[in-house]
Amino acid sequence: MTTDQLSTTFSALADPTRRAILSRLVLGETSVLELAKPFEMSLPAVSKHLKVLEHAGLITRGREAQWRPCKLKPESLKAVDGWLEHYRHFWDEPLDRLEDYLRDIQAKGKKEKKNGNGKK
Amino acid sequence: MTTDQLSTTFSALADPTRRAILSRLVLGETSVLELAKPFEMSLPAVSKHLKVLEHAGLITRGREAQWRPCKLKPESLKAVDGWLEHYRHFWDEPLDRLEDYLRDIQAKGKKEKKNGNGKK
DNA sequence: GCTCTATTTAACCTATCAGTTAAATACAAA
DNA sequence: TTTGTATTTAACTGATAGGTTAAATAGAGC
Repeated sequence: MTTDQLSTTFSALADPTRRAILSRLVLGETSVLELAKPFEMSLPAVSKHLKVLEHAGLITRGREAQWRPCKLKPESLKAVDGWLEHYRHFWDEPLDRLEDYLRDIQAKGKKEKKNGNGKK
Repeated sequence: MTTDQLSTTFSALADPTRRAILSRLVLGETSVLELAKPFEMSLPAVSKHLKVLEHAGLITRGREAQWRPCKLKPESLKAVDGWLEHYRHFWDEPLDRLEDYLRDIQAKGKKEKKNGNGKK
């Protein structure tokens, strides 16, 4: 049942409350109480969301007296960005270049089997 | 309970089977049976995954005799890319420029309240 | 009309998720 | 040591997700 990192990240991002928390954290580190303010839900609910975000590597938590300030941690988002890379061609580039790209990855597939010369 | 589009998309992407299906579709349109081959799960399970992807706007489905070929649809992924945009600063740019950015969005927040001059 | 292939629907099961309230913990301050 | 503030843990609940098998649907080709 070891879920992969990317799944954990996407799953954490799938909740609007959690995304709202992240967007608040863009402005900087802050406390749980502060983060909870905009929401109608109970504090334990927010606390759980933070645990999910932390587990997904999207935030880190400090410790200052009785506060546990939360801070954005970009690594996981960067991984999402990296994953997206494989798909950007579909909206970024004109169609002919997309075709080039497809030819490219097919060629690569064949090369892998041969385990041939490695340019770069 | 109207879940927002972005949540639906992230939630669809949170499953490794579904991401694998998407990555297969980069190579082009194909049938359900073909898509199901690499997986150990039953056909109905794959069919459900496809429904989730379709509902999230990540694929579209055609109709050719008894086949319902699936095809990548980039719009939703593009939306994810757009969402990520707000966070790219955190890994893209040197720290001093990040500070500029933060100063920027805070300034914008104040302007919004004033409803001031609209450059652009 | 049968029969084969492709795909979906139905009914079900189990685990996990997002929320709740009440109680526990951690530290500060008086 | 009591009190107050910040946060988490525990125990519970209802809804949804992801899988299963068996049956239904859709169209092609005889």
